[in-house]
Amino acid sequence: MTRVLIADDDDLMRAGLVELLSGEPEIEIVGEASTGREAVDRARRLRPDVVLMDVRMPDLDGIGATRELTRAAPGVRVLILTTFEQDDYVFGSLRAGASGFLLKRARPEELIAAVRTIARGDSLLSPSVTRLVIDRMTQQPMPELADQAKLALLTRREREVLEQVASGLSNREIATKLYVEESTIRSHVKRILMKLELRDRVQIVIFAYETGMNRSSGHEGRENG
Amino acid sequence: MTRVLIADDDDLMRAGLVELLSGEPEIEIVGEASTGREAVDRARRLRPDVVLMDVRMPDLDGIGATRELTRAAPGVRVLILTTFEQDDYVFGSLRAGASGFLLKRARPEELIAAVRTIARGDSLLSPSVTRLVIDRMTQQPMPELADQAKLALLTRREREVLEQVASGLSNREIATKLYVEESTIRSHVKRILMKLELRDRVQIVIFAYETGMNRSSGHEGRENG
DNA sequence: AGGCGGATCACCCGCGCGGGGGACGCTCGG
DNA sequence: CCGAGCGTCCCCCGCGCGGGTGATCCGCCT
Repeated sequence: MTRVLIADDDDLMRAGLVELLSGEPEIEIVGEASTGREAVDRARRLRPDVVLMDVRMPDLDGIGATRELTRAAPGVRVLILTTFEQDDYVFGSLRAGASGFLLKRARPEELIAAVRTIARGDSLLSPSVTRLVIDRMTQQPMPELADQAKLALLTRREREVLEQVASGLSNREIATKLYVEESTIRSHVKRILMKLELRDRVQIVIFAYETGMNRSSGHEGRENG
Repeated sequence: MTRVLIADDDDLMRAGLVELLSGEPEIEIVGEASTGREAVDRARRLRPDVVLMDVRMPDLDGIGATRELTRAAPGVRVLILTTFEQDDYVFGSLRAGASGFLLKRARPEELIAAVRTIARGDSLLSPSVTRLVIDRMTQQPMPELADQAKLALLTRREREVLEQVASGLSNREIATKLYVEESTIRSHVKRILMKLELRDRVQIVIFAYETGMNRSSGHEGRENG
């Protein structure tokens, strides 16, 4: 049995949602709220599985309510249900702890499926919203274009050495790891510094992180004594 | 009319998908591929609206194929269709330019709806995958807890010096910047190395990035003659 | 009063590192 | 065939860095 709380300041909308969901056998409407403050209070007492939350509400908006709710009553999952796919709403909601973001223009069966999905512990976004989220996530700070270009100047071997330097290894350690002499690594490092116009291996590490080639790759390299 | 290309190395799976989708009136299967390389080539020539792409394929995997495809044939949208919700797959796919990520355990009508969604220009993720993406986006990679703890061992001044080291400056440069003697900075650096159990300033830089304190802050420090 | 941690400075020592060369063999493409 | 680029290796030199140790001053807590 999935226990649902409905929070929307529009009486008609609320009635519609109740109508729609109470038709489902394993869904039970345990309460309603017409402001964000009410939603928080009732959710805290009623402990529903899912809260259907409108964004625009008097007193406290849906995002603020979601923020308070996820802190005060963990385990209660929030599905934001709104008319607009404003960026601020979407990311604000998700950051506030919402499990889903659905547009009101969704078809009835989609809404019902959404409630089930949320109750199950999964997350859900309207397709057009999914697009926003993916874009946002994908386009994290692009490495300096100039840096990318410089990277292309390096040979394959030099890039390999660069990675090792960036992981914190000394020339000797890199030599051992790559089965060559230390003097060879020194040569490579020199050429890397030349080509990238850097001063020392410290700046190589920074370069590696800024260009993204060192971001949560299989790091390690620290933590060996 | 939505033109679809199917790329999967499993003949049975491919046949099943063709069977399923060709039943839809506004969907047309324009081609098939059994390797990533094939998928890229055919997509380039056939210019389908949507490519159903398996992740595990010989020759070139689905992610690599997606990467090439989105560069070579923009406008062609890729829906990754796979059995596993491996993190690497999901984020790799999306970063490679995929518009959607659906698990093969999805129901037939979900798959059909997915193709329509992608063709429309929206994006789509399986619910369990949506959860991963939202989590990732909301709380960017948490720094190692142990590292956070160690950071607390440092005094205010030491943290200040740590930042400067992490920005690539030499001891002398930091001394100048902070209006103290180089020997003072050396002392601070020594204590930092001790407390954080690191070997040299290179590892300090790595530490700074891994704990997040150096992430696209007002860095600089490289790029001075 | 004493003690303690933080911040500042000092010295010595040894080593790793980066700058400056040069050398050899290999594999390309012209 | 020969040069260019690459990868491998060698030398010397000077300096920055990190380890070890100790000193001074200040503020804060007891």
